[in-house]
Amino acid sequence: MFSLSEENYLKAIFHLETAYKSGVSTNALAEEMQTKASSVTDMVKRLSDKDLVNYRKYQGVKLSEAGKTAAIEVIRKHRLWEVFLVDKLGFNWDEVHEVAEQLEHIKSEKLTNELDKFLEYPKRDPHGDPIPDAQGNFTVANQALLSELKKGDTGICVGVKDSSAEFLQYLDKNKISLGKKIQVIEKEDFDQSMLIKIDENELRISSQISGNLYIKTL
Amino acid sequence: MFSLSEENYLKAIFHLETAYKSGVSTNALAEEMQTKASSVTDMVKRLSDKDLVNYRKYQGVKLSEAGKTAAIEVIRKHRLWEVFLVDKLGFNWDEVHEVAEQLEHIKSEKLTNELDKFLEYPKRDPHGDPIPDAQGNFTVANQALLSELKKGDTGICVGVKDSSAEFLQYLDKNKISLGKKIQVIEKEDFDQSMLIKIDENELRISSQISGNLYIKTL
DNA sequence: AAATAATTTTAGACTTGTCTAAAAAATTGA
DNA sequence: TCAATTTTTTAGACAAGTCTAAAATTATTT
Repeated sequence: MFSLSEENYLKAIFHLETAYKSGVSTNALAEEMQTKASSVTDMVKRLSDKDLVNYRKYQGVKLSEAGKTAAIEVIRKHRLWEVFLVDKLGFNWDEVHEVAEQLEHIKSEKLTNELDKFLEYPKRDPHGDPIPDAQGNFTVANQALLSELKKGDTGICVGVKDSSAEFLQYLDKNKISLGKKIQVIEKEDFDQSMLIKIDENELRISSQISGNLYIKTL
Repeated sequence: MFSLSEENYLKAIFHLETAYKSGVSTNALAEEMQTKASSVTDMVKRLSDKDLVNYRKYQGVKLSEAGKTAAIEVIRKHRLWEVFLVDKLGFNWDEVHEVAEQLEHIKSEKLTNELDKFLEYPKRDPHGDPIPDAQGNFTVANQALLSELKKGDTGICVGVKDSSAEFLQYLDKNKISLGKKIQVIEKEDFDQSMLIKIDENELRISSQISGNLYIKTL
């Protein structure tokens, strides 16, 4: 089994790998982990000794197959617990992250799988992120960022890219939630801001908003 | 907040205090914590520095009020999670301990209290142990060990003293569970073994069994 | 009340994970 | 291309929590 720190590093590397295809840099990982580059180098060496990552000095780090499996397991647990907190305990979607960060490290295969069953095998967490199944398979829907849509396009809101409490509270305040239908009425060339139609209401949103909302196009 | 190790020590001291009224000895604590006496001395000093325990060299250790509050909070979480695992996820009562040992350290007051509500404020865990409420109050029922009963006495099984998987599996095998009515048919003077009536069946049990079953007398 | 035994504490070392400061390597740019 | 800058690694230190071996204290026994 892996330590809490090891699991957090694996998870962070997994998340960064989409942006750093050729290897996650030490500084990027230090930023993500809120720690110093020297600490990252130390840990990455230990992970490499355990064959959880492939690491070459100065060249960045990539997950091995074993490392990826471990990272996905942590992510699966994190997202299942988020569903539990929202659906069963009445947490708001902007309150679950911290607690799920702790719960994701609980080690019990039976617990994870029984929780999955209890929640009726949810496909996505409260922020719309896909939940890997027990075999580690993601169902990555063909989705786009709202900012990529053109005037006249319509779609269903299926997830958020930024899941900070601040952003989620903005969405709550403006009655934007997963499952809602959104149509692009206008798109401003100058700053990429948009006028969108949601629930028969029109709303003007900045590119920071549209760049953090995932949409399933119709 | 307290570290995982600190919380485990506080919990262990709390449990041992009932047997060691005048102070928990270093060796007893080492045994309970599955560690060495020297490690216990080190930790107890640290807990004393934080005013979680009262400690005098060679004289054993007692919880302070702050320490007791912290210990009870951990026990509350442990027992609530046990109820969750059995009632909601279908765990057997002999499978919950290890997982609850991990879950009891999750830090979120909201989580604990919402879980309590979700479980409809249970009074006892699956082994019959009382669950402290949010204010730390136990409802300690007036209960006796089955071994203390005399021939002819009757009572309801309300808890177990030993909650090892082995003992719980023995009880399962012999159809002894919480809520069952038990009558003492005979008690052997020589070895304190008993013939008991449960569910219209008669069963002979040793003193090791009767000494680990809590009974509410009628 | 000594002497022996048992318990408890101290001293020093080790591991994990972190840090700072300095050195080494890689990248950038005139 | 080679000097300046940025990134990354190394070296050495620290805190938490544990260990072994030895010393100190308390308890027991004769």
